[in-house]
Amino acid sequence: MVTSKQVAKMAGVSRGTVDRVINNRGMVKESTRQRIQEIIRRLNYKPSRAGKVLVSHQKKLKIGCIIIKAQNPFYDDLYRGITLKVEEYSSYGIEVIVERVDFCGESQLRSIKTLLNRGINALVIQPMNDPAVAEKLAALARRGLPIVTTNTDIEDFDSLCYVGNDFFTCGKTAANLLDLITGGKCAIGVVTGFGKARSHSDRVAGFREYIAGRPEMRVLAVKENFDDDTKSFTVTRRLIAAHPEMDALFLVAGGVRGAGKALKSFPDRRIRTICFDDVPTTKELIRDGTILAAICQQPVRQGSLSLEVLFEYLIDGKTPVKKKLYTDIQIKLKSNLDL
Amino acid sequence: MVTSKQVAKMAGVSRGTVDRVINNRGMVKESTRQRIQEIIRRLNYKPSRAGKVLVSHQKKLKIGCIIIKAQNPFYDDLYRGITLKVEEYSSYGIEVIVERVDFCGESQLRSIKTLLNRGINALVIQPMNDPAVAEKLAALARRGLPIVTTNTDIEDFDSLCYVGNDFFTCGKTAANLLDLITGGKCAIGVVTGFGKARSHSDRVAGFREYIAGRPEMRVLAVKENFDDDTKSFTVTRRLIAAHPEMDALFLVAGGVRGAGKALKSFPDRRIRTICFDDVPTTKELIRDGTILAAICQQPVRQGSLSLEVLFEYLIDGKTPVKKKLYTDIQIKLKSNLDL
DNA sequence: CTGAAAGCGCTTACAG
DNA sequence: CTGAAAGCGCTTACAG
Repeated sequence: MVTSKQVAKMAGVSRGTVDRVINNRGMVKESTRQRIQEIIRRLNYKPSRAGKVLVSHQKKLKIGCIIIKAQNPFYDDLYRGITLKVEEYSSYGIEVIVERVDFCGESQLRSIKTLLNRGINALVIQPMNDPAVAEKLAALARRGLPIVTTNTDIEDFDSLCYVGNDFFTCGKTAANLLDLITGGKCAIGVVTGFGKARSHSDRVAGFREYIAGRPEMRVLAVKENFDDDTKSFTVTRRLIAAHPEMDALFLVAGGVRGAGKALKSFPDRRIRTICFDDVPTTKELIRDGTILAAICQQPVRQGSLSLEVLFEYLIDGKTPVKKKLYTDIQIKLKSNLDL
Repeated sequence: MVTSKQVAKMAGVSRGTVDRVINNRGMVKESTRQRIQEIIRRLNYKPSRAGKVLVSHQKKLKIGCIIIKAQNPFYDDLYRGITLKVEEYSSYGIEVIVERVDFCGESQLRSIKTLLNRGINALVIQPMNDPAVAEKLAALARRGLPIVTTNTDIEDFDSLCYVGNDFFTCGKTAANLLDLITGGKCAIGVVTGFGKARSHSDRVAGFREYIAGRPEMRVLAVKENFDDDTKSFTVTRRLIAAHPEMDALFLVAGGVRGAGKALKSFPDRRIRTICFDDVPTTKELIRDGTILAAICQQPVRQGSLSLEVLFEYLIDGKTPVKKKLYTDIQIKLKSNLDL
């Protein structure tokens, strides 16, 4: 392996000077800079990650994470993805501080303040769709804090990148799957979470775009359940009762358990149902055949990947290859549910 | 962060002695060993990865990889997963040497010899199902060389672990998907690669197990195409012609392109087809509707994960949590094909 | 059985 | 504009 020592020796300078050139710190005479550059190129010298990491110990780097804590166990998977990396990074001398917050903008603002007080050098956040939060993040980004949005995006500030699903494509995939299952012919009830939550509405939009090309797939109605199982039960029951011709159900967001209960209360109807995210209660409904498939977004991977991006940035100064790092859209059936 | 220096100071010994205790090198008086252990426990001391990695530079660690090179571009994905890690590991001072070999046991034996001569400290291999290879690997494992089998397994020697799919479950998932697509009613033609290749026969077995519970799903015939597109075309054509009632096709292994061509030569038949692995030619067939879905095994991830396992082992001495690290079974439709 | 020193590859002050 | 030294946390000889 080529080291900076060798480069220095070949160039007849000290390692300090090589370091200045590599990291563009300036303070090097142009001619020696060029000479060193040329040697680096010729030897294909790449600084050792291990050396850098070790030095970074002196900076006591800290990464803050703000993850929603709510009824939905989906968030626990995201959290788990983060904790999976905590130990690894601690062995690299990087502290990861995780704050789990309620589903509200103020909690997030409070957590941001707490983390800043603890001196974080980077932030992972699953941001609420709240102007105050967006504004705060924008201000921090301007101050140079690297921020990764995870699972849900806020577009109006300059984050390092977004790690999560492409919700529009998720919706298309749901429609594609339903197309295959129903032979392209079905009357669909749609139960979404919040009509104005971007992630939910994008899924519905993607779904609609796909079926626009399928004349025999039609949407009977779109109802909101506010991600709540009790409401979901009522809404879904009413939807099924109101449309005797309904033979497919698309569950866009949370409240799957409630919808499942509603489905079971119509044992004589054959309603082919698909939903999102394989939380435990959903898995149960897939196992017992109430739901045929769940479309999943790798929440664990989202958590881990968000930290990986910041690690690269803090240690190597590398910016992610894309502004949107989309995780896979996975289709889970009874047979590939437990892996 | 707690360091070995602090532990040493608290115990009133040198870092050398702490090191001996941590790594169970012996040569420490029992009483001081216990004292140090206790302090480690109390402080929850975990050795820094960065420090270890830096020291490992002195050993000039090398990992050898043997990956099949063949007509099938699937193998290129596996290769890519490995090359993705090559640069990262080189920045940690670990050299990764990749040998791409023909589809035959002798080539593999030759590559093993080459890699041993270069002094590898660990091996990733996509092993041929060949007794001579199995024997050689067993001998190396006994000599203490950590070996990871990837993509295909050989069970009769003690590898560190296997990284790849669970082929039986893959087959079940294929049947599950076909069940959904056909409403549980279909006459299926099966075209496999090699009847005696374990990965292929396991998929067929899993498929059969699933449909055993589905009286209206029946297998008309199982034919081999030897992973060859030309043969695949002929075999599939003959299969379709011979069974006018056949309305579903399960492609178990390679030769998908040939089978696709055969399907297109019967434009009046509606044969719902699923297959494995989203190689470029298969993607084309999914886009044009000839094939409805591909079941995929994350080949890129298999390559990367194999190296990760060995990295952990070489640096931290950690053995993988399981003997079989199964990658996800992903179902790809037209809509989630490109991500 | 134990310790002191050197070194892995890098960056960070500091001195000039 | 440049260099020499110290240090990040660990392990490896070597000396005793």
